[in-house]
Amino acid sequence: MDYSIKGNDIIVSEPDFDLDETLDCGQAFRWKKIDSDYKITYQGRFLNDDLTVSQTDNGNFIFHNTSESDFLNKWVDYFDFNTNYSELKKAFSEDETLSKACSFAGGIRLLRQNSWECLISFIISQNNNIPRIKGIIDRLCDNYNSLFPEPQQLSQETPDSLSYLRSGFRAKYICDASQKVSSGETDLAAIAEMPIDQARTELKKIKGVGPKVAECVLLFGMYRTDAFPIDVWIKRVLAEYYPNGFPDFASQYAGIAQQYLFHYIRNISRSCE
DNA sequence: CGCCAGGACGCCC
DNA sequence: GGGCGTCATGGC
Repeated sequence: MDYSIKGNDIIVSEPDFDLDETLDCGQAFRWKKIDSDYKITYQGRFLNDDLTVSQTDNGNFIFHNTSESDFLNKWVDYFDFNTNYSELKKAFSEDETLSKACSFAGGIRLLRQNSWECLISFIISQNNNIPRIKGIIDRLCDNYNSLFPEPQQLSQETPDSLSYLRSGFRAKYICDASQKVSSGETDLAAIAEMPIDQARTELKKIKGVGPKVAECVLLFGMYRTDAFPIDVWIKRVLAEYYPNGFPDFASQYAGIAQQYLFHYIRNISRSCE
């Protein structure tokens, strides 16, 4: 990853990065694609840090109105720029299906998101579709001046007071998660450091957090790349391409492989409709 | 109208 | 420990 400063913007050159694939692939829900003079532009927040980022025709990225220190201290980490995805994909290409998935959507990166935001977001995601997940999270943040509410703030809500979210049966789960996190009964920072099976057990003590949501929180909110969320799409991938199990060589970065496979199978299915 | 969505819970056996 | 109905809501 190379970068340069141009006025108030940071210009970034990074080949293994595509904004659509990374910000609109179902790992994060608060990025909005907006029309602009650039090829692709997204606006969004990482918790409460604003960013407008564009991808131009020549493949470069523009981090708009971003200081060098914010870029280095926040966004380099968030977009995982210190990880070499070329090497990862090279290793993945040993496997035929994974190789296809990487060449199909090789610009996906695993975002290093906030664990609290991920916990609430993926509780909302259960038995739900991406447009509606985004809508619920939008309504939630709109209620807090466009910021993602802190555990302390959300813990004061009840399923009734959250009815404006129209999140259905998930509201009571949001409340339980908020109360456990704000009281310290659930310590997300500690869970992030635990052996993965212990971390899973700890997360699943929250009502509405089962195997899939726990795995998503570990992968997307705690950068546990060995976490492997299995949803309806990945079930199809496993049944169709890996009847004898997922290849061992990729297990340490199975979660990142999962991202390529998820994007691949969803778009293959879509094009067959 | 019915079906499905990046599932989990409660109850059954 | 596995199987199954149920849970809100909205897009299609």
